[in-house]
Amino acid sequence: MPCDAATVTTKKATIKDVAREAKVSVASVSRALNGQGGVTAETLDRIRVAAKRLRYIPDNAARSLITRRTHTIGALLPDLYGEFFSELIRGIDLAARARGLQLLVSSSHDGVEDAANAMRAMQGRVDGMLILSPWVDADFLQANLPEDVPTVLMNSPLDADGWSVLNIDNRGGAYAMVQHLLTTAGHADVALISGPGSNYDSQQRELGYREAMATFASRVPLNIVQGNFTEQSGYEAGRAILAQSPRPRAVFAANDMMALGCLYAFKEAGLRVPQDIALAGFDDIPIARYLSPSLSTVSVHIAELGRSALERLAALLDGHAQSTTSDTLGCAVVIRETCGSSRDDASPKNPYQPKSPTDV
Amino acid sequence: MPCDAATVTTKKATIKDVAREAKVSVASVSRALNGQGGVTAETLDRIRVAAKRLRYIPDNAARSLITRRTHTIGALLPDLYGEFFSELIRGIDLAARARGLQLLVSSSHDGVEDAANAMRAMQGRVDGMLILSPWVDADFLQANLPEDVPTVLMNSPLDADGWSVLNIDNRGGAYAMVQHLLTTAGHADVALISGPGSNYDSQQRELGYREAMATFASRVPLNIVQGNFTEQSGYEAGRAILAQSPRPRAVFAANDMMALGCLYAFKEAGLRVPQDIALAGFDDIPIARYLSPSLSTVSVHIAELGRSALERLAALLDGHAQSTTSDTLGCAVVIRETCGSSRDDASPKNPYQPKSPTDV
DNA sequence: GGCGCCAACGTAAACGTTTTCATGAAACCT
DNA sequence: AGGTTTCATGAAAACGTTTACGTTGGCGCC
Repeated sequence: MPCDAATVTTKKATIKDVAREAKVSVASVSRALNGQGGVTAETLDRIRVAAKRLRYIPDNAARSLITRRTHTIGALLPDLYGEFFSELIRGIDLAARARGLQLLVSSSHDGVEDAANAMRAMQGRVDGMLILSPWVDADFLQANLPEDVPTVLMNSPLDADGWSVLNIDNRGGAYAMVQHLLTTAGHADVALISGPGSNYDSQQRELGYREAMATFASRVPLNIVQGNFTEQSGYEAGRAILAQSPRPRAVFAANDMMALGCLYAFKEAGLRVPQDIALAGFDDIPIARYLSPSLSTVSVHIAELGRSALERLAALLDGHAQSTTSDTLGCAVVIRETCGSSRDDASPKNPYQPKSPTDV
Repeated sequence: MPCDAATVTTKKATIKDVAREAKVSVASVSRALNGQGGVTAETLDRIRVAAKRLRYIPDNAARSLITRRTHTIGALLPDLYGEFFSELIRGIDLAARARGLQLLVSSSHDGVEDAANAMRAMQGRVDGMLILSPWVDADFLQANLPEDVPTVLMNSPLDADGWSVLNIDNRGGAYAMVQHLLTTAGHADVALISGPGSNYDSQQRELGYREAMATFASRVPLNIVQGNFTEQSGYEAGRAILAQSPRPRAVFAANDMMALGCLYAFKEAGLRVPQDIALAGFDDIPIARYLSPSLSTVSVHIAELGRSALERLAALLDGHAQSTTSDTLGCAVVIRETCGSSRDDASPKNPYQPKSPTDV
């Protein structure tokens, strides 16, 4: 019995090879390697060394054919950019690894048809799905979601139509920021630069603005300038606001990119921020803290969204949870310089809290 | 024969069900649905409607058990942050979709053991692998890479040890930038803020600096301050450089985050950039263009790296390519304000080129 | 009209696991 | 001692495909 590496056949070793090598049946090998007991310590040992010698690795296809489990979850994401995407994946991936699950990613498709195809392609490859997509609605899911694949939706308008959904508290975040501008920072009125009307996040943020205005500045008329989440549209909205008279005391942009454009418009006009006009955004993109003045904004814990979505899905897979609950993840108001709060510049600017421990 | 949706059984339909429904054998169903011919047009039709009626979707596990193909490729990535990660995945994903391949992602593991586990977990689940990881070296691959899984390495020091590798031209990019600082911008000497010595990118960038200095400023002594890619270390390096006398005319930071910290140090000291001292970075992170003054840097096309890595892998899978070639992707020098080129401020600042068409 | 050929189709064997069930031996209890 | 329980083990049936190989039948050709 030579024990050289040379004796290892070139073909992939199967469970039968291990069984022959260890002089037991395939059943025993399966039991031993899966640690289900029912096998003597010494035979277990013999099987272990045989498996190691042959470099045996179970075939996942065969295994999941009979088990009906793939230990893989699919993530269906839209065409996302930058920080948001990577943080989301990071949150999901970390949680998945902790549970021994693999992650099948399908991102960067735009269009309903594209999303539907991606979904079908995952059939039978995954035990469950995580979906974040602007194109999924009830009908879409009904039509394309395979019968019995547990699914949790992220940031979806579908509240409790029998789906498990996990939302970001866009409304609450916007509300809190506008409240801060009106009360703590003491600005008399706040204008909104809104996002595209078709966007769910945009709608919710506008709702938060309206509610906060109704509560804390009920006599002040609403002042909404339409944008579309791009920096360019923020710039234009900023100029439109400058043309207003009287000019609002503060501006809440529905996302940071628009706030950025707006800030340029203000600077260009020679206004001081926040002394002449205050500004706040939403998202807390990495750039926000590096602007001068640094941008007050609303921070959402994206990795946390991914993590808890996966936890929820895992719970569904284990049957520990009902598939119909709906939760919301909180946001945090981040006060920096542009919003002109009373505590402005109380502490010296400290830019040294790098977001990225590693690089490249 | 009722044709209602109600007749669709609750269990998942198999090929046998379709066969029974269409009154043919399973073999014919397989042939028909895979479009291999050997079936009449009318039977093909009958099978098609039967399959649609039963919502039949082939079981991937069973299919790949016999086919030995998963149509999935695995991506093994380190604990990456932000733009780099998302762009890389985007490039890979787009190319994969175009080829009908699925993407199994395993990111955010740090440590050799972790990476090895991730690799083993992909056994039999993927047809090939894309690997970008600081912890893989020849030994690691030898020990953990399954026998016959085609693999392409990204950004790896392993040049042509029989592996297919795709590199970023860190050296060339650094060389070009330092050359620009020395010649076009006309600075007499350039100091380097280097990255961690253990990092491959860091080493290559330093090499580029050394070569450019040797070529264009051979009489000037090298001036290298050690950093570790963090903003904090850049800040400290900046202060160290300020303490030098004579002070260098220009500084090349081995990545943008360090350039950022360095810029703060200069501003803090009351220096004007680039008039008093010039600065350049590497990576072209999104923040770079928004700084004031905006940061000159070296841009690498990350999505392109991902895309061509996958193309290469796909070629390997189809047997169209040899598995041992080694390629390098170019970088682009991006001239902005901080490097004090002669064309400085020639054109008005135009910040409206948003990177992200969509948001959230 | 018999012969062979080809296209359409069916039968059955793989693929590599897990799992149920049967079998025998050993240990335990009265 | 005899019966009963436990326990390690093996044989074999699944799981849902693809595919090599037969088996038809029809058709053209001599």
